[in-house]
Amino acid sequence: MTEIQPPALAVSTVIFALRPDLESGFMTLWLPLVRRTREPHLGLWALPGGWLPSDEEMSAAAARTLRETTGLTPKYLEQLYTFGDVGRSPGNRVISVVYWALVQSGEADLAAVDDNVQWFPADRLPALAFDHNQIVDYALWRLRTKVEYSRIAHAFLGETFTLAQLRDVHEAVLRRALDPANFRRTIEASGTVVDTGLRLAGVPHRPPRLYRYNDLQALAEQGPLAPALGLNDTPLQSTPHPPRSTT
Amino acid sequence: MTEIQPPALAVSTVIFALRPDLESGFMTLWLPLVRRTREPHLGLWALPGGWLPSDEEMSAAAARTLRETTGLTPKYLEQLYTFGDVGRSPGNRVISVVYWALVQSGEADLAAVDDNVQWFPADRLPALAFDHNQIVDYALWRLRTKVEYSRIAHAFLGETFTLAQLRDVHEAVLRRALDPANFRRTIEASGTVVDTGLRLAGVPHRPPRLYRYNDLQALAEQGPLAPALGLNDTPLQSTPHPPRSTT
DNA sequence: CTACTAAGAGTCAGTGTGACTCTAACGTGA
DNA sequence: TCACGTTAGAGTCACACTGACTCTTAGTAG
Repeated sequence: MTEIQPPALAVSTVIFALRPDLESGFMTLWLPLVRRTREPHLGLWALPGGWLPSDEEMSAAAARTLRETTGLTPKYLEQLYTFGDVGRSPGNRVISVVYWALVQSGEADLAAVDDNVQWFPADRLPALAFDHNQIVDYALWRLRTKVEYSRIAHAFLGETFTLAQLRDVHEAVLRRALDPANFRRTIEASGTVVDTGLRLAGVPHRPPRLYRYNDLQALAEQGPLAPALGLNDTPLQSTPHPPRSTT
Repeated sequence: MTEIQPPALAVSTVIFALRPDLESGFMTLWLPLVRRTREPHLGLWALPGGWLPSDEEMSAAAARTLRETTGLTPKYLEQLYTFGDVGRSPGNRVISVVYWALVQSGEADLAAVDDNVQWFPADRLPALAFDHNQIVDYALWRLRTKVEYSRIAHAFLGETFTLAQLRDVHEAVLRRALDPANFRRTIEASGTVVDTGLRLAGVPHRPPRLYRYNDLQALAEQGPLAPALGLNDTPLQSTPHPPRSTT
């Protein structure tokens, strides 16, 4: 007899990083996947995640499972969507609250890679477990649309960066070349970026300025209940869009 | 001893309708709330919703609980966000997958209203149960931003409508007057609306044209996994953004 | 010191939008 | 029946934004 069980709650994360693509020579989007070590879908690649403990915040669970399996710490983490179709997982009903994360390119190389954790180019994925292919497609769509109206590209970069680096990020995400002069004009007008006064030396051309991200401007773009400045209670940059419930 | 229980899964919905506001004389956003008939927060107003049955799709559960409590059938239903902070509900952990819905103005008047179900103006709400005030704020923000880039305003209207009616909807949602000529130009250029050839007769002025909504155009605005045309498996207009998992 | 390359400023034309004007077409009331 | 009031709907103008492009600046590499 099949006992009626309540739906189980899982948290998964789509993690994006920029890495050089050997085939195209350009930077492209990659994401780390973990191999399933149990049924269902044993052996298939899947998004990192796990069951939600009763006493852990969902975003914290996303950050933790992501760190445990890949060793990464995201610079950006936001809830994507909750997937819970009845037939999406064999056996008991599973509801997955899915987050998406951006990690710095430099750190991506430090990520643990073994037989069970591996990076894949975002647009050349194998068949994944469950409905994870659709989840990744949706996350990709969100990233690409959001990078145009919001300013999240800096999450792929370090503390300071040149406009050329920032443009490279946009080009990689949007998969098209951007005019350097126009890109500069748009970014400077948006006020999301601040000149540090420093310049990047040692390059075989005119040395570019180094910019820093402007936190204040960024928060104005978010929803009404974006986390207040300096009150982040999570170690990471905290989720932006989502409201936060007061206890 | 408190036994460790897994988090419980609830589905709630923020329902919006346009109704005339006696105070301002204009149309404004209203939403139906239900009075809690049990602890916690007994007696407080709350969003309609309920526990998620194991064998029911989340969007179907949202539509059902909404119908059972208010008698309404939404023209638009989309997942909003999943709220699951540890302290948001006294007692056991509760994860709420929240949807938001738009209902036609005409139908809103038919909604069941009794001692335990009542309409409230969206920006003059009482203190609600749990974190439902924040949830409504977030839903309002989503509605107001989405009405500008997507074309969902028609969900408040009937099958055919005049541009003045559509403009009234936008004005009520955005809370500011819009230039009739410019509004016409923008809407016509967007292609989201089709001239039926009919005109609204009996008005004491020049009779306005009646328009119909253009489904094809609308779907292009949605995400990559928007439901295919004519394949809606739900009685309602189906959720747009969210992907759908194949079994 | 010259060539090369990328940084960064500036120009120009096409497009979208807010503010505004003007004409068309109905019902209403004298 | 005919001027009048009112809204529908077309059209105009100025300004802001953006893509394509040019030009100057400032470094390294030979």
